[in-house]
Amino acid sequence: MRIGYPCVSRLTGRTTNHETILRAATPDKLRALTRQNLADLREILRHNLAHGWLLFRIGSSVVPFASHPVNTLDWQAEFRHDLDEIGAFARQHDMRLSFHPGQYTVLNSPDPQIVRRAIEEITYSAAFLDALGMDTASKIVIHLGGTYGHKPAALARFVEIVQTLPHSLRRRLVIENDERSYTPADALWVSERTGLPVVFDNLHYAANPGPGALQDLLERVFATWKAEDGPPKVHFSSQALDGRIGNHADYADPDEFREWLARWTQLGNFDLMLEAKAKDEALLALTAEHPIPAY
DNA sequence: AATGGTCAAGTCAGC
DNA sequence: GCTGACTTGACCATT
Repeated sequence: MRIGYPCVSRLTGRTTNHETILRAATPDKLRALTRQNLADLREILRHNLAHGWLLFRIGSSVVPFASHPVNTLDWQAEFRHDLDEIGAFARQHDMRLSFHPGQYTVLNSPDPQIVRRAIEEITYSAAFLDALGMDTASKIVIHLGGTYGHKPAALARFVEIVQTLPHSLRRRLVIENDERSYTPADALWVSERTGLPVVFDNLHYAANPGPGALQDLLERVFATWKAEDGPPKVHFSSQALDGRIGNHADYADPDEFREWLARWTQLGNFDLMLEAKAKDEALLALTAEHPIPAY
């Protein structure tokens, strides 16, 4: 079992999300930010290795505005040396990397321009993982998008669009249940028709469980991961007690963690992304106080 | 240096 | 139809 956290290391003060705003985005600024992000990514991976954390989500801004016309850099060529080095390091230590584009990346929108921009964002994310030389266990996690008042049609549209994507993108994509629209059962429905693996998120499940018995859903979710996809991935987080439903707590609740860990471990090997606001501080607290058997 | 406002993009609820 | 929430940090402008 590999374990990790997203984008920002609080312990080292490093982040892969240095960015700028559009009107300040010059080639020089974009170049400098990319350089900084890659330097931080390199150091974060070293720091992670020292802790035995082999899973990491790269921030979508690692190359700021990469999928926007304002960014005209040939970043793959310009940073080839850094990308090679980071990729070699990650592969040498059997790390698994990922991207998780945000709420604006919507593949099933009825608006073709929105779909086009979503595909561009996914294309860039895949190109970055390709540039690192990562195999297809390194994934791009997306949600299923909007419902537009009619979920069946919106889900069908998602399937249709995925089927038009080139293999180079499809092989990287995985889908995740969300906290208000699409349940694990919906994601499984899409998976059956597209072959995309499903990431199970416990907090989203709590907010939006949908139909199906948990045990059966988990078995079916884990079965969506084929050999070339790597072990199943899950997202774990606890509810922020002072926040709205679905907000991530600063730290993981250890009892809840043990409960889910037992459930998942029963089903076989898997990798776990801890989505806590305290990032690697939360991971350190969790693993220090509650040693994980298979970890 | 500190502080408060702003930020590519989409969807949805509430008015 | 329009506005703000969502979530989040990091940057940017102003002081």
